[in-house]
Amino acid sequence: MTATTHHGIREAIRARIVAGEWQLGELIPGEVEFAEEFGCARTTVNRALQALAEEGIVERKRKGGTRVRPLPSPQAQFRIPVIREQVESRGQEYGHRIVLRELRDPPDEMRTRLQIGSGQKAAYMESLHLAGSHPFAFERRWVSLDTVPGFAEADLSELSANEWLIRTVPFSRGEVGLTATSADPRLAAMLQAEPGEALFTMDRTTWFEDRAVTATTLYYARGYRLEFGI
Amino acid sequence: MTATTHHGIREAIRARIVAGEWQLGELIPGEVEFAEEFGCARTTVNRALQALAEEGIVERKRKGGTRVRPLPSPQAQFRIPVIREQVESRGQEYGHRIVLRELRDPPDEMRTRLQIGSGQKAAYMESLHLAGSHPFAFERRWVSLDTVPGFAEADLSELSANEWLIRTVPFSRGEVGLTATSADPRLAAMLQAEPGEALFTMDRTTWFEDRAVTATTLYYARGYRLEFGI
DNA sequence: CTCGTGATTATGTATGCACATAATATCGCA
DNA sequence: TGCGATATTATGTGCATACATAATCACGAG
Repeated sequence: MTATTHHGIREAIRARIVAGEWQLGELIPGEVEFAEEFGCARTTVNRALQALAEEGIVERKRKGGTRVRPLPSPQAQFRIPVIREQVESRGQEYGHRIVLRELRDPPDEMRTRLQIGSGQKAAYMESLHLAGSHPFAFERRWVSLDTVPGFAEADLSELSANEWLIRTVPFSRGEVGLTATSADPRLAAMLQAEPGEALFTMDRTTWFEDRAVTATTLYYARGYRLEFGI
Repeated sequence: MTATTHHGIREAIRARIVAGEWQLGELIPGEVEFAEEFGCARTTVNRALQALAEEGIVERKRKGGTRVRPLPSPQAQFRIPVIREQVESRGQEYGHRIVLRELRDPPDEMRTRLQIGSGQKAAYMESLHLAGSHPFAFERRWVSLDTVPGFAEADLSELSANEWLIRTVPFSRGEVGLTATSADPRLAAMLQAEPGEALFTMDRTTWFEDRAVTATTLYYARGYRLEFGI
Protein backbone atom coordinates (compact mmCIF):
# COMPACT_ATOMS: atom_id res chain seq x y z
CA MET A 1 0.00 0.00 0.00
CA THR A 2 1.89 3.03 -1.23
CA ALA A 3 -1.00 5.08 -2.50
CA THR A 4 0.41 8.55 -2.92
CA THR A 5 -2.84 10.27 -2.16
CA HIS A 6 -2.90 12.80 0.67
CA HIS A 7 -5.43 10.49 2.19
CA GLY A 8 -3.18 7.46 1.94
CA ILE A 9 -0.17 9.34 3.21
CA ARG A 10 -2.14 10.69 6.11
CA GLU A 11 -3.08 7.18 7.15
CA ALA A 12 0.44 5.90 6.69
CA ILE A 13 1.83 8.60 8.95
CA ARG A 14 -0.96 8.13 11.43
CA ALA A 15 -0.17 4.42 11.59
CA ARG A 16 3.46 5.12 12.30
CA ILE A 17 2.56 7.56 15.04
CA VAL A 18 0.17 5.09 16.57
CA ALA A 19 2.79 2.37 16.31
CA GLY A 20 5.03 4.53 18.45
CA GLU A 21 7.69 5.29 15.89
CA TRP A 22 8.12 8.70 17.46
CA GLN A 23 7.85 9.66 21.10
CA LEU A 24 5.10 11.88 22.34
CA GLY A 25 6.15 15.43 21.67
CA GLU A 26 8.93 14.31 19.37
CA LEU A 27 9.67 16.03 16.10
CA ILE A 28 8.72 13.98 13.09
CA PRO A 29 10.34 14.38 9.65
CA GLY A 30 9.64 17.51 7.63
CA GLU A 31 7.43 17.77 4.62
CA VAL A 32 10.28 17.52 2.14
CA GLU A 33 11.64 14.42 3.79
CA PHE A 34 8.28 12.68 3.71
CA ALA A 35 7.76 13.77 0.13
CA GLU A 36 10.98 12.07 -0.90
CA GLU A 37 10.13 8.97 1.07
CA PHE A 38 6.67 8.65 -0.42
CA GLY A 39 7.77 9.84 -3.80
CA CYS A 40 5.25 12.62 -4.06
CA ALA A 41 5.07 16.38 -4.02
CA ARG A 42 5.50 18.37 -0.85
CA THR A 43 2.01 19.76 -1.36
CA THR A 44 0.59 16.34 -0.89
CA VAL A 45 2.43 15.69 2.34
CA ASN A 46 1.39 19.13 3.47
CA ARG A 47 -2.28 18.26 3.09
CA ALA A 48 -1.80 15.03 4.95
CA LEU A 49 -0.02 16.67 7.86
CA GLN A 50 -2.49 19.51 8.00
CA ALA A 51 -5.29 17.01 8.28
CA LEU A 52 -3.53 15.26 11.14
CA ALA A 53 -3.02 18.62 12.79
CA GLU A 54 -6.72 19.40 12.56
CA GLU A 55 -7.47 16.08 14.14
CA GLY A 56 -5.17 16.99 16.97
CA ILE A 57 -2.72 14.16 16.33
CA VAL A 58 0.22 16.43 15.64
CA GLU A 59 1.16 20.03 16.28
CA ARG A 60 2.82 22.14 13.65
CA LYS A 61 4.71 25.37 13.89
CA ARG A 62 6.33 27.32 11.16
CA LYS A 63 9.98 26.72 11.24
CA GLY A 64 9.42 24.64 14.35
CA GLY A 65 8.47 21.57 12.40
CA THR A 66 5.81 19.01 13.14
CA ARG A 67 5.67 17.05 16.34
CA VAL A 68 3.45 14.42 17.83
CA ARG A 69 1.08 16.02 20.28
CA PRO A 70 2.49 15.71 23.75
CA LEU A 71 -0.77 14.70 25.38
CA PRO A 72 -2.92 13.01 22.82
CA SER A 73 -6.08 13.84 24.66
CA PRO A 74 -8.31 12.24 22.14
CA GLN A 75 -10.70 14.51 20.38
CA ALA A 76 -14.07 13.00 20.32
CA GLN A 77 -16.39 13.90 17.56
CA PHE A 78 -19.98 13.17 18.01
CA ARG A 79 -23.21 14.49 16.74
CA ILE A 80 -25.58 16.00 19.13
CA PRO A 81 -28.26 13.45 18.74
CA VAL A 82 -31.55 14.38 17.19
CA ILE A 83 -34.06 12.63 19.37
CA ARG A 84 -36.26 11.50 16.55
CA GLU A 85 -33.33 9.80 14.87
CA GLN A 86 -32.22 8.17 18.08
CA VAL A 87 -35.60 6.65 18.66
CA GLU A 88 -36.12 5.58 15.09
CA SER A 89 -32.67 4.03 14.87
CA ARG A 90 -33.75 1.72 17.69
CA GLY A 91 -36.61 0.60 15.53
CA GLN A 92 -39.21 2.33 17.67
CA GLU A 93 -41.77 4.86 16.64
CA TYR A 94 -41.08 8.42 17.63
CA GLY A 95 -43.73 10.64 19.06
CA HIS A 96 -43.89 13.75 21.15
CA ARG A 97 -46.46 15.38 23.31
CA ILE A 98 -46.53 18.96 24.42
CA VAL A 99 -47.30 19.01 28.10
CA LEU A 100 -47.28 22.73 28.62
CA ARG A 101 -46.84 25.75 26.44
CA GLU A 102 -47.26 29.33 27.50
CA LEU A 103 -45.72 32.75 27.75
CA ARG A 104 -43.96 33.28 31.02
CA ASP A 105 -41.71 35.53 32.96
CA PRO A 106 -38.40 33.74 32.89
CA PRO A 107 -36.44 33.42 36.10
CA ASP A 108 -33.47 35.71 36.42
CA GLU A 109 -30.92 33.06 35.55
CA MET A 110 -32.76 32.41 32.28
CA ARG A 111 -33.12 36.13 31.54
CA THR A 112 -29.39 36.43 31.61
CA ARG A 113 -28.84 33.35 29.53
CA LEU A 114 -31.31 34.38 26.85
CA GLN A 115 -30.64 38.11 27.08
CA ILE A 116 -34.26 38.91 27.81
CA GLY A 117 -35.06 42.34 29.19
CA SER A 118 -36.80 42.52 32.56
CA GLY A 119 -40.54 42.73 32.22
CA GLN A 120 -40.50 40.89 28.90
CA LYS A 121 -41.96 37.43 28.65
CA ALA A 122 -40.57 34.43 26.82
CA ALA A 123 -42.08 31.23 25.47
CA TYR A 124 -41.80 28.29 27.83
CA MET A 125 -42.73 24.76 27.00
CA GLU A 126 -42.44 21.31 28.39
CA SER A 127 -42.72 18.28 26.20
CA LEU A 128 -42.31 14.58 26.37
CA HIS A 129 -40.50 12.60 23.71
CA LEU A 130 -41.80 9.09 23.28
CA ALA A 131 -40.31 5.89 21.97
CA GLY A 132 -43.32 3.80 21.12
CA SER A 133 -45.53 4.32 24.15
CA HIS A 134 -42.67 4.78 26.61
CA PRO A 135 -41.28 8.10 27.66
CA PHE A 136 -37.83 8.65 26.21
CA ALA A 137 -36.93 12.13 27.34
CA PHE A 138 -38.53 15.12 28.98
CA GLU A 139 -37.73 18.56 27.69
CA ARG A 140 -37.93 21.99 29.23
CA ARG A 141 -37.40 24.78 26.78
CA TRP A 142 -37.28 28.57 26.77
CA VAL A 143 -37.44 30.45 23.51
CA SER A 144 -36.59 34.12 23.11
CA LEU A 145 -39.49 35.83 21.35
CA ASP A 146 -37.22 38.72 20.74
CA THR A 147 -35.10 36.61 18.41
CA VAL A 148 -37.87 34.33 17.16
CA PRO A 149 -41.14 36.28 17.27
CA GLY A 150 -42.88 33.66 15.13
CA PHE A 151 -42.48 30.95 17.71
CA ALA A 152 -45.49 31.98 19.74
CA GLU A 153 -47.80 31.02 16.87
CA ALA A 154 -45.77 28.16 15.43
CA ASP A 155 -47.66 24.98 14.65
CA LEU A 156 -45.81 22.30 16.54
CA SER A 157 -48.16 19.43 15.83
CA GLU A 158 -45.99 18.02 13.07
CA LEU A 159 -42.48 19.12 13.92
CA SER A 160 -40.97 19.17 17.36
CA ALA A 161 -39.96 22.55 18.65
CA ASN A 162 -36.36 21.70 18.00
CA GLU A 163 -36.97 20.75 14.41
CA TRP A 164 -39.14 23.81 13.88
CA LEU A 165 -36.40 26.07 15.19
CA ILE A 166 -33.71 24.39 13.12
CA ARG A 167 -35.75 24.98 10.00
CA THR A 168 -36.72 28.52 10.87
CA VAL A 169 -33.73 30.10 12.52
CA PRO A 170 -30.33 29.43 11.10
CA PHE A 171 -28.20 29.06 14.12
CA SER A 172 -24.58 29.71 14.38
CA ARG A 173 -23.27 28.41 17.66
CA GLY A 174 -24.26 26.87 20.90
CA GLU A 175 -23.11 25.61 24.22
CA VAL A 176 -23.84 22.19 25.54
CA GLY A 177 -23.55 20.86 29.04
CA LEU A 178 -23.90 17.30 30.21
CA THR A 179 -24.74 16.45 33.80
CA ALA A 180 -26.55 13.98 36.01
CA THR A 181 -29.74 15.06 37.77
CA SER A 182 -31.81 13.52 40.52
CA ALA A 183 -35.39 13.15 39.43
CA ASP A 184 -37.70 15.53 41.23
CA PRO A 185 -41.32 14.39 41.67
CA ARG A 186 -42.48 15.99 38.46
CA LEU A 187 -39.66 14.53 36.40
CA ALA A 188 -40.21 11.15 37.98
CA ALA A 189 -43.89 11.21 37.08
CA MET A 190 -43.19 12.28 33.53
CA LEU A 191 -40.49 9.73 32.89
CA GLN A 192 -42.02 6.89 34.91
CA ALA A 193 -38.98 6.91 37.13
CA GLU A 194 -38.48 6.69 40.87
CA PRO A 195 -38.11 10.03 42.62
CA GLY A 196 -34.42 10.63 43.21
CA GLU A 197 -33.35 8.40 40.36
CA ALA A 198 -30.27 9.50 38.42
CA LEU A 199 -31.15 10.96 35.03
CA PHE A 200 -28.73 11.81 32.29
CA THR A 201 -29.24 15.44 31.41
CA MET A 202 -28.22 17.57 28.47
CA ASP A 203 -28.74 21.29 28.30
CA ARG A 204 -28.12 23.47 25.37
CA THR A 205 -28.16 27.17 24.59
CA THR A 206 -27.99 28.31 21.00
CA TRP A 207 -27.37 31.66 19.41
CA PHE A 208 -27.89 33.16 16.04
CA GLU A 209 -25.09 35.60 15.64
CA ASP A 210 -25.23 37.57 18.88
CA ARG A 211 -28.78 36.82 19.81
CA ALA A 212 -29.84 33.97 22.01
CA VAL A 213 -32.43 31.74 20.39
CA THR A 214 -33.34 29.04 22.83
CA ALA A 215 -32.24 27.23 25.95
CA THR A 216 -33.37 23.71 26.60
CA THR A 217 -32.80 20.99 29.10
CA LEU A 218 -33.38 17.39 28.19
CA TYR A 219 -33.83 14.76 30.88
CA TYR A 220 -33.41 11.27 29.49
CA ALA A 221 -35.26 8.31 30.87
CA ARG A 222 -33.56 5.71 33.01
CA GLY A 223 -30.68 3.81 31.52
CA TYR A 224 -29.95 6.24 28.72
CA ARG A 225 -26.40 6.15 27.51
CA LEU A 226 -24.77 8.52 25.08
CA GLU A 227 -22.17 6.59 23.12
CA PHE A 228 -19.54 7.56 20.66
CA GLY A 229 -16.21 6.46 19.36
CA ILE A 230 -12.92 8.26 19.37
CA MET B 1 -12.95 41.25 3.88
CA THR B 2 -12.16 39.52 0.63
CA ALA B 3 -9.20 37.45 1.68
CA THR B 4 -8.83 34.87 -1.04
CA THR B 5 -7.43 32.21 1.24
CA HIS B 6 -9.23 28.90 1.39
CA HIS B 7 -9.72 29.76 5.02
CA GLY B 8 -11.31 33.10 4.27
CA ILE B 9 -13.47 31.69 1.53
CA ARG B 10 -14.63 28.89 3.77
CA GLU B 11 -15.77 31.39 6.35
CA ALA B 12 -17.44 33.58 3.76
CA ILE B 13 -19.45 30.67 2.44
CA ARG B 14 -20.23 29.45 5.91
CA ALA B 15 -21.55 32.87 6.82
CA ARG B 16 -23.83 32.87 3.80
CA ILE B 17 -25.15 29.45 4.66
CA VAL B 18 -25.76 30.45 8.25
CA ALA B 19 -27.45 33.62 7.08
CA GLY B 20 -29.89 31.45 5.20
CA GLU B 21 -28.93 32.44 1.69
CA TRP B 22 -29.72 28.91 0.56
CA GLN B 23 -32.42 26.61 1.84
CA LEU B 24 -31.58 23.47 3.72
CA GLY B 25 -30.76 20.83 1.15
CA GLU B 26 -30.49 23.38 -1.60
CA LEU B 27 -27.76 23.29 -4.20
CA ILE B 28 -25.20 26.03 -3.78
CA PRO B 29 -23.05 27.39 -6.62
CA GLY B 30 -20.32 25.20 -8.11
CA GLU B 31 -16.62 25.56 -7.59
CA VAL B 32 -16.05 27.41 -10.84
CA GLU B 33 -18.79 29.89 -10.06
CA PHE B 34 -17.42 30.65 -6.61
CA ALA B 35 -13.93 30.90 -8.02
CA GLU B 36 -15.06 33.62 -10.40
CA GLU B 37 -16.97 35.42 -7.68
CA PHE B 38 -14.05 35.41 -5.27
CA GLY B 39 -11.49 35.93 -8.01
CA CYS B 40 -9.40 32.91 -7.15
CA ALA B 41 -8.54 29.49 -8.50
CA ARG B 42 -10.98 26.63 -8.43
CA THR B 43 -8.51 24.70 -6.28
CA THR B 44 -8.90 27.23 -3.52
CA VAL B 45 -12.67 27.02 -3.53
CA ASN B 46 -12.34 23.26 -3.61
CA ARG B 47 -10.36 23.26 -0.40
CA ALA B 48 -12.85 25.56 1.27
CA LEU B 49 -15.83 23.45 0.28
CA GLN B 50 -14.09 20.24 1.26
CA ALA B 51 -13.45 21.65 4.68
CA LEU B 52 -17.12 22.57 5.04
CA ALA B 53 -18.02 19.07 3.94
CA GLU B 54 -15.78 17.56 6.61
CA GLU B 55 -17.47 19.73 9.17
CA GLY B 56 -20.79 18.40 8.03
CA ILE B 57 -22.10 21.77 6.88
CA VAL B 58 -22.51 20.76 3.27
CA GLU B 59 -22.74 17.56 1.28
CA ARG B 60 -20.91 17.09 -1.97
CA LYS B 61 -21.37 14.64 -4.76
CA ARG B 62 -19.45 14.32 -7.93
CA LYS B 63 -21.48 15.71 -10.72
CA GLY B 64 -24.25 16.25 -8.19
CA GLY B 65 -22.82 19.48 -6.91
CA THR B 66 -22.68 20.82 -3.38
CA ARG B 67 -25.71 21.31 -1.20
CA VAL B 68 -26.43 22.52 2.29
CA ARG B 69 -26.91 19.58 4.59
CA PRO B 70 -30.60 18.90 5.02
CA LEU B 71 -30.54 18.44 8.79
CA PRO B 72 -27.68 20.37 10.24
CA SER B 73 -27.51 18.20 13.31
CA PRO B 74 -24.65 20.04 14.81
CA GLN B 75 -21.46 18.08 15.13
CA ALA B 76 -19.91 18.67 18.43
CA GLN B 77 -16.22 18.38 18.81
CA PHE B 78 -14.85 18.12 22.23
CA ARG B 79 -11.84 16.74 23.89
CA ILE B 80 -12.20 13.97 26.32
CA PRO B 81 -11.00 15.83 29.32
CA VAL B 82 -7.80 14.84 31.03
CA ILE B 83 -8.64 15.02 34.68
CA ARG B 84 -5.42 16.64 35.75
CA GLU B 85 -5.97 19.45 33.28
CA GLN B 86 -9.54 19.91 34.35
CA VAL B 87 -8.57 20.30 37.96
CA GLU B 88 -5.63 22.53 37.30
CA SER B 89 -7.60 24.75 34.96
CA ARG B 90 -9.86 25.51 37.91
CA GLY B 91 -6.87 26.72 39.80
CA GLN B 92 -6.87 23.77 42.18
CA GLU B 93 -4.10 21.33 42.89
CA TYR B 94 -4.46 17.94 41.34
CA GLY B 95 -3.72 14.80 43.28
CA HIS B 96 -4.65 11.19 43.07
CA ARG B 97 -4.70 8.33 45.50
CA ILE B 98 -4.76 4.68 44.66
CA VAL B 99 -7.36 3.04 46.83
CA LEU B 100 -6.94 -0.49 45.59
CA ARG B 101 -4.68 -2.25 43.15
CA GLU B 102 -4.50 -5.95 42.59
CA LEU B 103 -4.74 -8.77 40.12
CA ARG B 104 -8.21 -10.15 39.87
CA ASP B 105 -10.49 -12.42 37.96
CA PRO B 106 -12.58 -10.07 35.89
CA PRO B 107 -16.32 -10.60 35.76
CA ASP B 108 -17.64 -12.14 32.58
CA GLU B 109 -18.86 -8.89 31.11
CA MET B 110 -15.38 -7.45 31.52
CA ARG B 111 -13.72 -10.56 30.09
CA THR B 112 -15.67 -10.04 26.93
CA ARG B 113 -14.98 -6.36 26.76
CA LEU B 114 -11.25 -6.77 27.28
CA GLN B 115 -10.93 -10.07 25.40
CA ILE B 116 -9.43 -11.84 28.39
CA GLY B 117 -9.36 -15.62 28.31
CA SER B 118 -11.15 -17.46 31.09
CA GLY B 119 -8.85 -18.32 33.95
CA GLN B 120 -6.57 -15.36 33.21
CA LYS B 121 -6.37 -12.50 35.63
CA ALA B 122 -6.32 -8.80 34.85
CA ALA B 123 -5.17 -5.74 36.75
CA TYR B 124 -7.90 -3.96 38.64
CA MET B 125 -7.57 -0.68 40.39
CA GLU B 126 -9.63 1.93 42.06
CA SER B 127 -8.39 5.42 42.53
CA LEU B 128 -9.58 8.74 43.67
CA HIS B 129 -8.78 11.95 41.84
CA LEU B 130 -8.56 14.97 44.05
CA ALA B 131 -8.99 18.67 43.51
CA GLY B 132 -7.17 20.21 46.43
CA SER B 133 -8.40 18.10 49.32
CA HIS B 134 -11.81 17.36 47.84
CA PRO B 135 -12.66 14.28 45.86
CA PHE B 136 -13.14 15.09 42.21
CA ALA B 137 -13.76 11.73 40.61
CA PHE B 138 -13.59 8.06 41.47
CA GLU B 139 -12.16 5.67 38.95
CA ARG B 140 -12.53 1.95 38.46
CA ARG B 141 -10.17 0.51 35.92
CA TRP B 142 -9.36 -2.83 34.37
CA VAL B 143 -6.18 -3.29 32.40
CA SER B 144 -5.44 -6.23 30.14
CA LEU B 145 -2.08 -7.70 31.13
CA ASP B 146 -2.11 -9.55 27.90
CA THR B 147 -1.82 -6.29 25.97
CA VAL B 148 0.14 -4.33 28.59
CA PRO B 149 2.21 -6.83 30.58
CA GLY B 150 4.28 -4.05 32.12
CA PHE B 151 1.32 -2.53 33.91
CA ALA B 152 1.50 -4.89 36.85
CA GLU B 153 4.84 -3.39 37.90
CA ALA B 154 4.29 0.16 36.70
CA ASP B 155 5.18 2.89 39.15
CA LEU B 156 2.04 4.96 39.45
CA SER B 157 3.18 7.30 42.19
CA GLU B 158 3.98 10.10 39.79
CA LEU B 159 1.70 9.53 36.84
CA SER B 160 -1.90 8.46 37.02
CA ALA B 161 -2.71 5.13 35.43
CA ASN B 162 -4.27 6.92 32.52
CA GLU B 163 -1.22 9.05 31.90
CA TRP B 164 1.06 6.04 32.29
CA LEU B 165 -0.94 4.10 29.72
CA ILE B 166 -1.06 6.97 27.28
CA ARG B 167 2.70 7.26 27.41
CA THR B 168 3.32 3.56 27.22
CA VAL B 169 0.75 2.14 24.88
CA PRO B 170 -0.06 4.05 21.76
CA PHE B 171 -3.75 3.66 21.42
CA SER B 172 -5.71 3.76 18.30
CA ARG B 173 -9.38 3.86 19.07
CA GLY B 174 -11.86 3.78 21.84
CA GLU B 175 -15.46 3.84 22.77
CA VAL B 176 -16.94 6.24 25.24
CA GLY B 177 -20.26 6.15 26.97
CA LEU B 178 -21.84 8.81 29.14
CA THR B 179 -24.51 8.02 31.67
CA ALA B 180 -25.92 8.99 35.02
CA THR B 181 -25.44 6.64 37.99
CA SER B 182 -26.93 6.54 41.44
CA ALA B 183 -24.23 6.50 44.06
CA ASP B 184 -23.97 3.17 45.81
CA PRO B 185 -22.69 3.25 49.41
CA ARG B 186 -19.07 2.77 48.41
CA LEU B 187 -19.21 5.48 45.77
CA ALA B 188 -20.98 7.77 48.17
CA ALA B 189 -18.29 7.28 50.79
CA MET B 190 -15.50 7.84 48.31
CA LEU B 191 -16.98 10.96 46.80
CA GLN B 192 -18.45 12.38 50.01
CA ALA B 193 -21.87 12.18 48.44
CA GLU B 194 -25.26 11.05 49.69
CA PRO B 195 -26.13 7.47 48.84
CA GLY B 196 -28.41 7.51 45.83
CA GLU B 197 -27.14 10.83 44.61
CA ALA B 198 -26.93 11.27 40.83
CA LEU B 199 -23.36 11.06 39.54
CA PHE B 200 -22.19 11.89 36.07
CA THR B 201 -20.38 8.85 34.73
CA MET B 202 -18.05 8.29 31.83
CA ASP B 203 -16.80 4.91 30.78
CA ARG B 204 -14.23 4.23 28.18
CA THR B 205 -12.73 1.22 26.48
CA THR B 206 -9.63 1.64 24.38
CA TRP B 207 -7.88 -0.62 21.94
CA PHE B 208 -4.49 -0.75 20.39
CA GLU B 209 -5.09 -2.16 16.98
CA ASP B 210 -7.21 -5.21 17.68
CA ARG B 211 -6.27 -5.66 21.29
CA ALA B 212 -8.16 -4.22 24.18
CA VAL B 213 -5.99 -2.12 26.48
CA THR B 214 -8.12 -0.86 29.28
CA ALA B 215 -11.66 -0.23 30.38
CA THR B 216 -12.41 2.43 32.92
CA THR B 217 -15.39 3.99 34.56
CA LEU B 218 -15.14 7.45 36.03
CA TYR B 219 -17.69 8.68 38.55
CA TYR B 220 -17.57 12.42 38.94
CA ALA B 221 -18.39 14.14 42.18
CA ARG B 222 -21.61 16.01 42.68
CA GLY B 223 -22.33 18.92 40.41
CA TYR B 224 -19.87 17.98 37.72
CA ARG B 225 -20.77 19.31 34.32
CA LEU B 226 -19.09 18.47 31.03
CA GLU B 227 -19.27 21.52 28.81
CA PHE B 228 -18.45 22.16 25.23
CA GLY B 229 -19.36 24.40 22.36
CA ILE B 230 -20.68 23.52 18.98
C1' DC C 1 28.76 39.77 26.67
C1' DT C 2 24.46 41.70 24.79
C1' DC C 3 21.58 43.10 21.50
C1' DG C 4 19.78 43.71 17.03
C1' DT C 5 19.85 42.50 12.17
C1' DG C 6 19.74 39.65 8.48
C1' DA C 7 20.05 34.84 6.62
C1' DT C 8 17.99 30.46 6.91
C1' DT C 9 14.45 27.20 7.17
C1' DA C 10 9.88 24.78 7.69
C1' DT C 11 5.45 25.43 7.13
C1' DG C 12 1.31 28.06 4.90
C1' DT C 13 -1.02 28.92 0.85
C1' DA C 14 -2.39 30.38 -4.02
C1' DT C 15 -2.15 29.04 -8.89
C1' DG C 16 -2.54 26.70 -13.35
C1' DC C 17 -2.69 22.50 -15.14
C1' DA C 18 -3.68 17.63 -16.06
C1' DC C 19 -6.07 13.82 -15.36
C1' DA C 20 -9.36 10.70 -12.50
C1' DT C 21 -13.93 9.48 -11.16
C1' DA C 22 -18.70 9.36 -10.51
C1' DA C 23 -23.20 10.66 -11.73
C1' DT C 24 -26.20 12.34 -14.99
C1' DA C 25 -27.90 13.56 -19.58
C1' DT C 26 -28.21 12.58 -24.29
C1' DC C 27 -28.33 10.19 -28.29
C1' DG C 28 -28.57 6.28 -31.42
C1' DC C 29 -30.21 1.98 -32.38
C1' DA C 30 -33.27 -1.89 -32.31
C1' DT D 1 -40.65 3.15 -26.89
C1' DG D 2 -36.93 1.08 -24.31
C1' DC D 3 -32.27 0.38 -23.45
C1' DG D 4 -27.49 0.66 -23.57
C1' DA D 5 -23.41 3.28 -25.13
C1' DT D 6 -21.42 7.75 -25.01
C1' DA D 7 -20.81 12.57 -23.93
C1' DT D 8 -20.93 15.90 -20.44
C1' DT D 9 -20.13 17.85 -16.12
C1' DA D 10 -18.86 18.70 -11.20
C1' DT D 11 -16.00 17.29 -7.95
C1' DG D 12 -11.46 14.77 -6.45
C1' DT D 13 -6.71 14.82 -6.52
C1' DG D 14 -1.69 15.28 -7.67
C1' DC D 15 2.13 18.24 -9.22
C1' DA D 16 5.42 22.00 -9.94
C1' DT D 17 6.01 26.44 -8.79
C1' DA D 18 6.09 30.82 -6.50
C1' DC D 19 5.77 33.52 -2.81
C1' DA D 20 4.35 34.52 2.27
C1' DT D 21 5.25 34.16 7.07
C1' DA D 22 7.08 32.95 11.37
C1' DA D 23 10.68 31.27 14.18
C1' DT D 24 15.29 30.48 14.81
C1' DC D 25 20.20 30.96 14.19
C1' DA D 26 24.52 33.18 13.15
C1' DC D 27 27.02 37.04 13.03
C1' DG D 28 28.77 41.47 13.88
C1' DA D 29 28.58 46.06 16.15
C1' DG D 30 28.67 48.33 20.43
